[in-house]
Amino acid sequence: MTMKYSRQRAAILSFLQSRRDHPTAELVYSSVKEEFPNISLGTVYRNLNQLAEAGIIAKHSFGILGIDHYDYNTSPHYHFVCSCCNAVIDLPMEHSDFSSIDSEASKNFDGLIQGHRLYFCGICKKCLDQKS
Amino acid sequence: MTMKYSRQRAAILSFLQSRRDHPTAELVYSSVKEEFPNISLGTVYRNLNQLAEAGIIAKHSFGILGIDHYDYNTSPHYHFVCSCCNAVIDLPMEHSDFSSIDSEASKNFDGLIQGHRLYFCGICKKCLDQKS
DNA sequence: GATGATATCAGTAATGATTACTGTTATTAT
DNA sequence: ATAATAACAGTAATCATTACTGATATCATC
Repeated sequence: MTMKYSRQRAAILSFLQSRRDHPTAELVYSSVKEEFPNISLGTVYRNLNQLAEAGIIAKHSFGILGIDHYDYNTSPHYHFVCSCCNAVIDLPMEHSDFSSIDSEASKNFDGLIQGHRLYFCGICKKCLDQKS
Repeated sequence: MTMKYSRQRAAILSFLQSRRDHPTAELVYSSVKEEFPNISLGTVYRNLNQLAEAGIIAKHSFGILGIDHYDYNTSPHYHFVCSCCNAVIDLPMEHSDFSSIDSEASKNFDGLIQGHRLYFCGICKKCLDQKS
């Protein structure tokens, strides 16, 4: 199915592009709602999934959070999830550092390992500062 | 709150103990139902969470699967998720192989990294064999 | 520019996993 | 035996997400 332009989708993408955090559908919704007061939450979900399917954005599902997060940055990179405020933060890191993980895991496994999901947990700087 | 014995919880734990895969609450339910025909799904969830909270079992939430899986084996180990049949399989591996991951990630991050979640994706042996 | 095909929309209902509530039953300490 | 209360079965509610429906917007063709 060819993708037809829509102002709503453009606004959703533009919002995502403007953020360096990883908004949830709900957050995208409440922001785009300012420009399109009667946009539907379903429209947001549909477009986010469509954009993710097309490889324009990335959809991240972290097990510890029950909610999906969306990312304009599709280049492979790792994330950190704060167990205090639930923020999802980019973790700058040489990707090659972990490139050996898959082959390492393959050693003791007789299926086909195609990749891995990895993210880090802890307390972000913001929350650390607030505690002191 | 002190834990009071219950036959239902014992059956749930015993079932989990007998399995080397990582059953979902639904699977635990349908199995324990044979011994307790009118056990409630809510009872299964409540007990699984209770046991996990007490550290007797482990609860795993994989992002790509929307469903929680429960594991009698609480010792730290990694998992493989088959993208074909969704099976969750143990991945035997020297844990120490990846012990450096957290400190590696800390190098470029100014929050406190307490741990990580890592699992592997691909196609299990069973599904590979069926394809040929 | 008008026309027609259809992707997209807003609104709403449905889904699926999980949790919370309620009055009854089972366990356990005294 | 009794009394306190954890746990139960059953059911309703929650939460994120997806599916459905008739109306609207986009876009290629005339």
